[in-house]
Amino acid sequence: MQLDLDLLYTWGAIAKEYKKGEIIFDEDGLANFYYQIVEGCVKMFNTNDKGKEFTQGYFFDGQSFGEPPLFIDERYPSTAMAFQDTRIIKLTKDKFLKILDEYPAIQKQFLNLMAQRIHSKAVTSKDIINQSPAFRILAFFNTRKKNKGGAPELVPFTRQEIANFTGLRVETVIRALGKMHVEKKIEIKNHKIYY
Amino acid sequence: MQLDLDLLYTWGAIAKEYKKGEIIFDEDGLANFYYQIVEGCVKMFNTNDKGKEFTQGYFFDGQSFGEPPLFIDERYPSTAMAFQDTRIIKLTKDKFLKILDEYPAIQKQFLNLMAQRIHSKAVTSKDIINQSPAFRILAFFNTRKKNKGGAPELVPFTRQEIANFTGLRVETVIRALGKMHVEKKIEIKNHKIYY
DNA sequence: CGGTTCCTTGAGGATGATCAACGAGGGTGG
DNA sequence: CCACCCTCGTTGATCATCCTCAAGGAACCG
Repeated sequence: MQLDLDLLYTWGAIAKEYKKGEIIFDEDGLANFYYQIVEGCVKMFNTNDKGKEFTQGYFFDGQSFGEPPLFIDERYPSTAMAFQDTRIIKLTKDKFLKILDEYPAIQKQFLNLMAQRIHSKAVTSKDIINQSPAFRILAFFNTRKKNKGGAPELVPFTRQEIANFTGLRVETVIRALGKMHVEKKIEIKNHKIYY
Repeated sequence: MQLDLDLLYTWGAIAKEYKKGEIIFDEDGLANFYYQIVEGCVKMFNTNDKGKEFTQGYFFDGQSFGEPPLFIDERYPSTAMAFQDTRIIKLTKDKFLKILDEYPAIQKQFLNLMAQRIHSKAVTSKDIINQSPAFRILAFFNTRKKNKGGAPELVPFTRQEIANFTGLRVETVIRALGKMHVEKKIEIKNHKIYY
């Protein structure tokens, strides 16, 4: 899902650069803007009392994120952070909602987007809860591989990030990856993971 | 979210009774209908290879369920089962989508509903993953208590159901509940839980 | 009263978390 | 080019927690 940049600018949107690691919005913060990535990558995550992180998802070029609270008057359930240097275009909540009212076709696209998100969250939950480390890791790899069954591709995540997404610890991920390599479920060359 | 019954019947919807335990649709099945509960309760869940169940959610009187796949041409990520004897009204996918096209106000309501669902799934994930049994259980209780902070209410779920929702085992739930009782986080009278 | 479902307890085991070191690689500045 | 730093990866030992298995007990209902 991606709104036309000209349209956004016409409605008064502004672009902003976020450095890698910079926070875009905070868990429990009020939702005042629609955000769309022009270029870069954003991570949404939670942190528990013991400081352990859980990654809710990643968003890339052209994708919007953090929309649900705009529709339902809730606070953000997670924190959003620039995962790399990222250029984001933002529009105020009320103008965004006006665009939706004005263009039913766009509203429909967002409906589809929300449906897509629910679907993938349901799949992610079921893949993480009640499952072995290897299963969780493979599920994670699968969600971000387009051409399933194709040649193994480099997995562009650190072991720590894999851990954060799967709810495991780094060491557990490393040991699981080792076993998966032996079982030929993945490739590891020079510390790099291919799947 | 709930569509007007007259409207549904006008468009050719039909009502159907499901006995407790009856399957309404299966994980990986095609999505051909819009479902709305007239009276009763429906549980959505997954089962892993070892037969362990994970409850994705419960739906009650007046609520619709299983909509996302209708919008995005995906299969059901979970199974839906009547949790009690339940009367459900169903409408074919194409007619449902036509209603949305015809009534932008309804489309908007569904957009809000989907946003609500994403929000609660995000909250549920963060509450379950990386947390202690007691924390998970309390989070579960909180999601289904309207008047937070009010007098303790009877929790209408068996320990097995609590386990299924929190990704724990029955025995773990029982032991955690015992400890929570001692710590006065919950009430237990005659095996019944109050929170 | 008998059957069914749900709850409870204990013992033992498996698994992932934790803690503590250390190794490898890549980039930077002297 | 080398020394340094910083991030990321790795390993082993130990621990805590939750799961598993097995056996009964309690509550409820026809």
